[in-house]
Amino acid sequence: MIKQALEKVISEDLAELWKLLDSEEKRQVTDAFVIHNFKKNEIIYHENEEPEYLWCLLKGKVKIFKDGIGGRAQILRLIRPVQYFGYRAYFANEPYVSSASAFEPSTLGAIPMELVCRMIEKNMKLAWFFIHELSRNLGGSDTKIVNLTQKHIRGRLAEALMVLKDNYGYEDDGATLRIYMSREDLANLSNMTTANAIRTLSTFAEEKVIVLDGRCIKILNEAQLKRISKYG
Amino acid sequence: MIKQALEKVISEDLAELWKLLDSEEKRQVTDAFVIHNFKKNEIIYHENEEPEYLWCLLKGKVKIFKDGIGGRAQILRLIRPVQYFGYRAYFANEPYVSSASAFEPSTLGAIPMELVCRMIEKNMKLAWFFIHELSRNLGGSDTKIVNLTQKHIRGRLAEALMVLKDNYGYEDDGATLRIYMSREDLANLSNMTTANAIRTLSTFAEEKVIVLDGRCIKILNEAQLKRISKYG
DNA sequence: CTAATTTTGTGCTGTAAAACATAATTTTAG
DNA sequence: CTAAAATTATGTTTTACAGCACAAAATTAG
Repeated sequence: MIKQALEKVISEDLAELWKLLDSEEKRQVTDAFVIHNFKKNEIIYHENEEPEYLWCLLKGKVKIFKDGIGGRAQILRLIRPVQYFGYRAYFANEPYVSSASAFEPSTLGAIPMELVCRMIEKNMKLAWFFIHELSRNLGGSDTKIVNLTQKHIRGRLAEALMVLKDNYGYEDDGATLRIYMSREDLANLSNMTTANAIRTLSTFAEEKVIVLDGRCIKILNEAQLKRISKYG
Repeated sequence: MIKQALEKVISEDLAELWKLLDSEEKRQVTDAFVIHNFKKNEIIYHENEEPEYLWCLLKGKVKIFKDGIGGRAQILRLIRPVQYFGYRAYFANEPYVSSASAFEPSTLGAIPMELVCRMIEKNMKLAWFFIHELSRNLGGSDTKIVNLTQKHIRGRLAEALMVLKDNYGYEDDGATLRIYMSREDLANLSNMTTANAIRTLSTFAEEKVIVLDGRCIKILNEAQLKRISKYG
């Protein structure tokens, strides 16, 4: 993808951040922007590395995750186009505490954080953008702590399915989740073993709450799923 | 406590934020600042309420927590003087997702968030202060998600004891934790039932890793506690 | 100071979810 | 196209931890 095409993609999209910039700032970003293509499951950055770029997802799907005990990972956040990530550690002046990888073949842009910071200094709107994003993410993480530690398996899985719907939406049929992830990823999103994710998913299918077809998950009864997420 | 005294307290302390302000800004804050005293266990703000103030802890200890399922709370963060809290929800433009209460009799200042935002607009350093704080907290919450979901009881409790040490430090003996919290609070910090917190604490005492005397907890072997926290 | 209430401490029991095992199916690689 | 590897599926066993019960001790209230 060449830069002209990129400019088109960004400006056509609802790239929130982009709209906050004046033409000189846009030029600076366009000059510094480097496009990267990642294959399925390819690592974008890894825990403990030093952060350097603001990553911008243009196409594809990305997961932010943290490796835990005994090779069990926890998915912390899901990214869709056009969203930004990878900046927290730089702002905190820490190495990354989590890793990022592509769920599917994805196109990303990398902007040096050093440039981002210089632009923040000059553009208060940009500062507000990050304050707002960080605040929302922090609220999300705090809520996740309680959901993942206190809900039972059924509740956690139902919640995970609703998170997938909120992030990636439905296909044109208005029911099939627009993401095809492995059972292992689904387990890592809802803090359980792969076997339990598979088992519980089967139970939901038996209960006619969802329909399974390979990696396709069709939500039959969203209200019931929300109920399970809340009480079950 | 009257305003003159307050100004003295703040300026003498290492109040990070205060140092970022010019004299006109300091005057504005001093004028808007309202002192509140809270009794032990008194609620400062409650989940679902609309945020309004930046809270500044001048004296005492405060916990940020979230009520979960079946009356089981999770402590998310601990506050010590002079730290700021209560701003996240306002920045995110959401109601509070967590509550705050005083561990012990505490003195706090409330500054209208509306003023804080106006000051951020004029003072980039203030914006950076919040970007930095939010970023650090988000990293902490993400790490906590994995610790609380994947570590076993012993690991979680050992971790909680180290968190207490990092936040409130030791008494002059260099070993006794400078906070006296109920077993229930300790359980709510480490995601377990009160009975299990008591039991596991007794085991640590048997193993000579700590010494218990009522609510006093003396750390005998910090290295061992760190090892338990890491490997469980 | 005494009674009432809350907190702490321990044992016993039940169960949710992990661990393990083993096919069946699907995907990937040569 | 076929073999190897990975993923999905399901049954069985084990265990970490919650739930419950009940003293003992400490704190609070009248």
